[in-house]
Amino acid sequence: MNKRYTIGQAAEATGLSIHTLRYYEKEGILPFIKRTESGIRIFDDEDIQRIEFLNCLRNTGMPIHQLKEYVDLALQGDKTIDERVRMLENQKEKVEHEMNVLKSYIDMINYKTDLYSKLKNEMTKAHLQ
Amino acid sequence: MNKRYTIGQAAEATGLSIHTLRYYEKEGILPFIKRTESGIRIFDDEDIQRIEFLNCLRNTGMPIHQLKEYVDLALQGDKTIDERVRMLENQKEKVEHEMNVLKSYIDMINYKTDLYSKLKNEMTKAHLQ
DNA sequence: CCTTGACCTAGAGTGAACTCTAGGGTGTAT
DNA sequence: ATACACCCTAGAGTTCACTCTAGGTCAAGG
Repeated sequence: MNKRYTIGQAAEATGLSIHTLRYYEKEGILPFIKRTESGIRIFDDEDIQRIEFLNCLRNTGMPIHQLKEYVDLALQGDKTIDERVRMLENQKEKVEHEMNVLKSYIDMINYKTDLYSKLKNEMTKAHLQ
Repeated sequence: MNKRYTIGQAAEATGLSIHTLRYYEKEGILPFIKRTESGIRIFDDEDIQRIEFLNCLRNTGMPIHQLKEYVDLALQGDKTIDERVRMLENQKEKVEHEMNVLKSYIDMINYKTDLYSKLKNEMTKAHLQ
């Protein structure tokens, strides 16, 4: 039961817009999409999964041209697995680094809100005197 | 010893470009910058710190218009502290949420690299047989 | 004085990633 | 057979956040 989807249903399933799916295909990062004889795109469950993974990479900040690089490697078959793994590990490191940076920003924001609440406290005291 | 800085030195100190500093001022998020009589910008240590904090917010994904909103509140004085704290708490939640999402993406990438290494393993076995 | 490097403004240009439009085809239900 | 929702393409438009350019001003050293 490998379901078929139109582009509208694929958009629904992946959370991307129809426009974005067509754009991604045009950019070459969805080379696996089939068509009917009349030219209408057909997606199956595997396609949806692949799009979801690409979207995951995209959401970690990987730019389109690099997604294309990854997909192009995949199209060349198993001999490129090492290189694909390298890309993924590299992206993972970037995300981990980004998370550490975000953590430090949270600390800065906390520091600031602490300052504010102390300031409020002072103001209240001053008011009561 | 509250040092003075030209825009070039301020750029150096904050890691932003001269262009970006001027752009931020034009957008109204650096209303505290003074000028010499002849119109040249002067930054002091406090300015540098404020810019660094704004840049921290910016790097967490807060858009320019919202930074402006925050700065506009600050210009109105202490009576807006609650609202500013609300903005900061809100941004903090967004960052925390983003970190969780990134964490889940790391899990997805790990899952994929595991698949790849299993696949490699199978291939090696097959080759040895 | 004059050169030189850093500063100024207004406004144009850039790059990334969509997002939309116009004009036209498809397919299914009445 | 016609209405209607959904599909297609090519290409234009949008948004965001810078980034740069042209044409000029300023200030310190020689």
